[in-house]
Amino acid sequence: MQRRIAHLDMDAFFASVELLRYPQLTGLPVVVGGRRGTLAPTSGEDFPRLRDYVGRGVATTATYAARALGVHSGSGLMKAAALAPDAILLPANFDDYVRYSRLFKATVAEIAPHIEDRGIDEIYIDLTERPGETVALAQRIKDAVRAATGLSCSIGVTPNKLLSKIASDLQKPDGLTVLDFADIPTRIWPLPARKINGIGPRAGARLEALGIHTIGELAAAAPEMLIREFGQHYGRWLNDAAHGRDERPVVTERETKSISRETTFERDLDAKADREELTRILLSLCERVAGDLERKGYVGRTIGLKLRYDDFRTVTRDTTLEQATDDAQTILAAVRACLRRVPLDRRLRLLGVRVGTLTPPGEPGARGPEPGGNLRLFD
DNA sequence: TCTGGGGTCCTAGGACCC
DNA sequence: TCTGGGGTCCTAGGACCC
Repeated sequence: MQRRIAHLDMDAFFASVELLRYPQLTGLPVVVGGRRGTLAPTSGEDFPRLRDYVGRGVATTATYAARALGVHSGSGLMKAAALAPDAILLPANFDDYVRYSRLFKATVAEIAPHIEDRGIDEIYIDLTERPGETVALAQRIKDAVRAATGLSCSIGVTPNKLLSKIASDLQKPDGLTVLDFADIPTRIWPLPARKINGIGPRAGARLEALGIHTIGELAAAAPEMLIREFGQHYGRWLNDAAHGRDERPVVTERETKSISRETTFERDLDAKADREELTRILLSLCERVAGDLERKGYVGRTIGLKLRYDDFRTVTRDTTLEQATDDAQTILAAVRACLRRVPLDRRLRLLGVRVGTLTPPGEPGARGPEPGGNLRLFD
């Protein structure tokens, strides 16, 4: 039985939600991002511009007009301002995005409930068991999402997740792309290898260095060579991916593995001179992680510290406790122990606290979620 | 004008046990 | 006493994704 898997991706999600609030910005270059200090517009016409931004923030999302100027999600804002000084900069409103995320997922679930969550703005949908014509069904989903949220999305439908993820990106925004295995040579092989989900900056650069630029060139590469260069596991996967082979199922339920909080400072801090400030930050991170654990009903045994130096090198230390906890002071004590094992001879730009080896809510050792806490995907 | 914050998975070495 | 192999847990780092 041939599978039919859809990948649905909301178009420029955060920016599109902001445009619902400020429809007068439609069509303009708009960037969502920045950090504390990124000001919300004071009125309906006076919007902050990218050129006025100072700080370490990055773009979380950019409208298509902003992307046309070279600003993409992940772009440093100071750098982006050089490309698009007049672009409008809006602060992120995460609560809104979570609301719209729940809304579009619940809307899709009413039509096709076999859904895998892939973050705030993406899902896979298994349509294999769905009677009826695939294109009509996908169009119905797009229409329903627009009716419920006012937002557009792009959908790819193919025999597997790997191909659908690529397909949903082919006709953005507001696209609907249906492919079969027979379309791979014409539609997939001409694309850059980096379009494959799982080939990142690192592997992409190594492939370039080997003279492999497109997915087709990757498909034509000898599997033995890929295994030699990238190892047994990843080499074999590269070969399979380039030929569009992917048997991964759509996973509807998944257990959280870790919960963390981290923060990049406004300016780099010195372990000695800024000791008090660093202590305050560390305590606050522990309290926020503890709050997240409590709200979700988890307790965890592995406590981790993350630290980034001014030269961007990152180190981590962790320690595993006898007894799982969600207590801020217990977490702080463990993080302090980790801190003693790390050299503090450079200025710091980031601290992070992580709790792993979680005991799920409902199991012995874990408390139930707080009343009012949101555990479920759709509620 | 460098590079946010929340995650997952993989690798690899050492400890420890059978 | 020596050798070897397998399994699990712990820790550190890194690639990748949204």
